[in-house]
Amino acid sequence: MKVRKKLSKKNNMEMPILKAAEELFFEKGFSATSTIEIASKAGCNQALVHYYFRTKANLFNKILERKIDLLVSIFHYIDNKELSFTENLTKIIEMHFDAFIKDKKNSIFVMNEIKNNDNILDITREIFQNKVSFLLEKLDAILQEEIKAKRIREISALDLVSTIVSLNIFVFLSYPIVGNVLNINEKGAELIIQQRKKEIVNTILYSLKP
Amino acid sequence: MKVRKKLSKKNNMEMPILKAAEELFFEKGFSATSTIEIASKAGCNQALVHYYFRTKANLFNKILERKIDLLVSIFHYIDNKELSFTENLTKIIEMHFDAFIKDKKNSIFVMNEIKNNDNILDITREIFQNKVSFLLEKLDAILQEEIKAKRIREISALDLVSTIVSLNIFVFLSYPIVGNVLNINEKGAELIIQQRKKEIVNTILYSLKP
DNA sequence: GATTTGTTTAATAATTCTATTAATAACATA
DNA sequence: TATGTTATTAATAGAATTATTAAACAAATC
Repeated sequence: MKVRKKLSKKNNMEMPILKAAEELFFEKGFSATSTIEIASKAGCNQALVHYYFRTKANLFNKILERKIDLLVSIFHYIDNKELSFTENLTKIIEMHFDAFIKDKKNSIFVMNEIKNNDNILDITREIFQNKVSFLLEKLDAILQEEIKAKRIREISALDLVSTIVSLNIFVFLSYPIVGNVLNINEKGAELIIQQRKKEIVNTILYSLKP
Repeated sequence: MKVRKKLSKKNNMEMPILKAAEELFFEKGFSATSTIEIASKAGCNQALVHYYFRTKANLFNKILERKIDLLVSIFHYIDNKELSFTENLTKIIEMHFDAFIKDKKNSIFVMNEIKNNDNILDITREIFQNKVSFLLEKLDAILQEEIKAKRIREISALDLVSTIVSLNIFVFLSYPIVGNVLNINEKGAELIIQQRKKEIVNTILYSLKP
């Protein structure tokens, strides 16, 4: 006989579905993931996915929104007054890098479906207008100070953020390839990733020297 | 009555199908693209796609192989003896950047389906073993010379290549977002891209200073 | 304990997708 | 021009996918 999980307003299948969907979307992308797979991974009936999120696209958007939000929020550590600019920057680069480690595939996920889903551009536009523009202004002010004091070369906040995101995201974009090509084990991969993290910090700090 | 295109061994639908598939895969990824769409874009019957390539995955692999090959080949300009290392490096960065401009979406395409398609890892492994390892050795030798002469800081070929690819690829990964968010026209986008190209060259050259 | 509300499942309609097959049209060549 | 080969299409089988509905079930509330 079937064992049915306890259910209540707070202990239902909504979160398991969200989590299963997140993992599957990360691994395979939006189109390649079916709602029946999501349900099966979450441990529920396929109809339930639609009960909670109505459509697959809806579910995807919910997940995407939270992910982008998380990545953006990291950059706000830039104005910790207790540390120097270089120290803050180093921390942000490393935190951002580590966020990608945490779920190695979300970089693919985020970039993957940009062209696919009409709603994504709306979501990102909203997030950028609400949060990124504010962040860039803050960072620009800090950079201007540093530039004036001749501690770094002339550079815009957008360029600096682009560089950080570029370097970090690519590590995990290329992760499946690199791991496969170099034919290394878990430990070896971990080592390479940590070395790359150091090199990315180096690259960025060096590139800012006046 | 229907006009039927001329057909011969050299003038058949194979290339149009390949081209249509390439564009659609770039735009929407593997799973989201159907063979009927490919056929419709190429201007032929859907069965013909299968006639030439048997399966959709086959078709995808053909395209992917050629793309990766193209991107890898650019790096071989590194040992042009008529120019300095810095000049060669600048050229490579710019050529690599421009290759992404040429079809703005292939970055998404290449990264997109890595986890999806079992054959991709085999393809990439082959390319890397055949071509990339050779290239990295060549570059490493050149870098060692430069390091010894104290013209650049200590850095590995893999790190340098990773940095170049990271910075360039991300411009086009984020292209749809940035274009949308900043709400700019074609000309404005072109300007931003060219500025970013300069900044990427700057970033890399600065980051190599001893 | 009866009733209402919220959660889950089974069944299935409707659509779409890949791949196959059989038939036809165009071309090459003997 | 007859004949074989290559290219192309129409039709469709078979599988998978999204979404909907009706009913069963559990928990909360009265």
